Amino acid sequence: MKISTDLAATDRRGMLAQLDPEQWDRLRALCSDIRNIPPRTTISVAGEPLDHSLLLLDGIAVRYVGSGPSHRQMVALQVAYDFIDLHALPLQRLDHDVATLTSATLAVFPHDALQRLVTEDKELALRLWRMTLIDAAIHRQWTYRVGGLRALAGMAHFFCELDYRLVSSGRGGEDGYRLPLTQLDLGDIVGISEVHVNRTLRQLREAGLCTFQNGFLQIHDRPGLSRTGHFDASYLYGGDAVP
Amino acid sequence: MKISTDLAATDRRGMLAQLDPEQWDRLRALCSDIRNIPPRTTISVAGEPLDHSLLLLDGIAVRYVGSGPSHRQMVALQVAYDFIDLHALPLQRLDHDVATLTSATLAVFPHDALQRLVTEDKELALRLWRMTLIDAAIHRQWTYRVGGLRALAGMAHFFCELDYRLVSSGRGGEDGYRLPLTQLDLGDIVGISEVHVNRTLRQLREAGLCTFQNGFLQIHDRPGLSRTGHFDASYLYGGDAVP
DNA sequence: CGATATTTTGACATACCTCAATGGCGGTGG
DNA sequence: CCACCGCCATTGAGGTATGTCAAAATATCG
Repeated sequence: MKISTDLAATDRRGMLAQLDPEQWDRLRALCSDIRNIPPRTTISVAGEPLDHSLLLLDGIAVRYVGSGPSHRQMVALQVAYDFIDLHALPLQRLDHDVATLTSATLAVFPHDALQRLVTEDKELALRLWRMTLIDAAIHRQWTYRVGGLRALAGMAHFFCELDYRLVSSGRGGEDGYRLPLTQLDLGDIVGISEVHVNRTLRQLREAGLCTFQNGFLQIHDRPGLSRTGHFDASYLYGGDAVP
Repeated sequence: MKISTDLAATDRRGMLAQLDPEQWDRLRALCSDIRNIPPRTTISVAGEPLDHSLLLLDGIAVRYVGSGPSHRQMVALQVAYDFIDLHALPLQRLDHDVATLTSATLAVFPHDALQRLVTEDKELALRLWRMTLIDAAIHRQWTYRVGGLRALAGMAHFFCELDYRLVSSGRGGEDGYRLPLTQLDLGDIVGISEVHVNRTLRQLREAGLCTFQNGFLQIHDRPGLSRTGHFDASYLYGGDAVP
């Protein structure tokens, strides 16, 4: 009872805005469970076969590659209403690890049920495909950010992307958003060391662009931050569009 | 006549190995044209609506982001039997530019015909979805390579990935493969400057791992190169698997 | 053969990393 | 309430990887 109530209560924000109301109705009927996961918990590891996919309802999750000697690199960050690992449906296993950063609420969708639904409902299948492709577009932008931008621009770019996506998912605010990451986490995202994160954040602060403090990012100058990060939101395909 | 003959003649190698023979038969029937494109030619640019997708039959094509002040960053490199922009089918437009590096042969698939086929043939639709997801897995690995690895390791990683994919597509060889890129191109891929590419290539050569010369990469020590690049091919999902 | 692109090398500048120390801040147990 | 501890943020100093500029050497192509 509680399960379907919970999912019904969530309106289709963020990435789920890709779906029609009826499509969302059909999809959420398949939810088998809702789980609360503590912060800093590994959800799934690379290589293991998966029989379900997870929709993030609240909190922040990350996907990352490389736990060995080379410092781990985050390859994706998921926010509310993102499917974390929908690509495991056609692929059956993951090529990366998934973990929560904050405490998180997850909706579980068994693959056999999903499989049946996408076979019946072609239009929904296409929308789900599309959602995974927007994920891929974000991947491309991350490659650009870590490979083509310097630390300052890269950090700004990341903050801009997340601002855009969080506003769209109802977690953003006028002057910024809650972002309970450590500076080490930010380093794994931008591809720089913890110490250099600190210096970069100071630069952004002293430039009057934004302040990252106490798990909150305060944006002072959106256009300036956007410019510094060479950020252009069109790669989000309105999938995380601000209405 | 010539068109279908050409496509029939190509066996299902590389990424196309994802398809059954019958699926490939149904798909290739939709090919409306085969085009030969000269090297260094822009095929499509970000933002423009697309009514077709392209299958690369021969040559090398790249996708890249950022043409402005920040140096452009390549986000994908496509080899024979790769769909270059299949994601344009659900997304309708691209978030990046596409260009040839070498002269290339392309098979054109109109979106309206593709759309009809994936609506009828659910299994094929799933396979195509899967192909775009392997693309996404490669994107993640590129983010890892560019953000998590140093120049030497990154270059080695790239060479390993391409080795794997080219062998799978029938373009690879025992001792290496043809790779007609300039050192500037390599820089755009690995995220380093042209000059540093040169230094890095020398390091790889002097370490006895590989030699890049005259548009050919000669691999002297595959295991060593793999180790240097922290390369693990499992993210390719056998999609580009060596048989 | 000249003209142009590409590779190679050197010298220097700088972005970033690593190591190390310090300080803040929230818990936890006495 | 205080002492202590562990995690995180901050700062400094010095090292290294990489970028930039410029020139020479070499390949490529008409």
